[in-house]
Amino acid sequence: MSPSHIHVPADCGTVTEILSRVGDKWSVQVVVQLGGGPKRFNELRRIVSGISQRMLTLTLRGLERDGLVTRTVYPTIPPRVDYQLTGLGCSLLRTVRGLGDWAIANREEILAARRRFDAGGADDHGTEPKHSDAA
Amino acid sequence: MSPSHIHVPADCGTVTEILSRVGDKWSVQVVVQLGGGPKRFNELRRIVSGISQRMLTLTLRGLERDGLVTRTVYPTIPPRVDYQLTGLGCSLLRTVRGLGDWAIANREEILAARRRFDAGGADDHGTEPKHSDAA
DNA sequence: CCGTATCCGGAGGGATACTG
DNA sequence: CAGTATCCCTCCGGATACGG
Repeated sequence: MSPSHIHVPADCGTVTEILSRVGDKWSVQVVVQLGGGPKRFNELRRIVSGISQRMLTLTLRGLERDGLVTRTVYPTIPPRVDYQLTGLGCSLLRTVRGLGDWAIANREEILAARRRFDAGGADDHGTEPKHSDAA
Repeated sequence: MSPSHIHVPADCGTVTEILSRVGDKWSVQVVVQLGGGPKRFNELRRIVSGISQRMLTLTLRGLERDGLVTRTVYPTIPPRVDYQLTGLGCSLLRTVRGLGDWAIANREEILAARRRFDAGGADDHGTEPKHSDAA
């Protein structure tokens, strides 16, 4: 047998689906920003900023749908809409922070590995110019 | 539950990039499977299975590049190649498990929220059939 | 058995213009 | 200010075929 009796979830479908919510380009960033307190639409737009209006809307709708954020409309003029993390959203934020911490803690190592690989580390499998030389 | 002094990473670039490694459709599944011990190419292919040969190759290359797995070639006939988690890979696996646990623990709540939303929860913002009378 | 190269459809996501 | 609709283009990722 192998290392341990790790049972390998098997409930992959669900996990994968949740992961794709987290994995998409914007959801996490929005959630993180919302972790700093409720925000208005254009406020988020400015902070996250690489994001387009369209994508912010879609992202927020998705998060709202999954019960991760709430959307509060103040029918004033001009209209004002606040987005805020739910309890569920906060707990996701905490979990995601774990991943973020890992990323920060290991980014140097990863970048180094990447550089190593992009150089010549691939010569195990003939991907590199087989001009071994040195002679 | 106001997070108060959370500093909001700002180093978003790195985090986002790592997240996209984790967020893509196959990386995590492969890492998880590799958590059960070293595996051969076609062995992975069978276990992960929704995956195509192309995607498995690309996924493994990516993981190898980031120093998360090692690739060991036995120049026998027929050729044999083993993939195995590195220390870095193992630590990622642990972190990802956290996310997986979260997903499993909260999937019911998420699915419920989703159903609620898909029903009529969206009437806050006129997305639903606006046949109602004066507001 | 392991991997690469090519073809190709479809989802993701940006830019822009318009509405309430 | 907040949101929707359209266009359009890129890249993901599956199927297939071929090479070591």
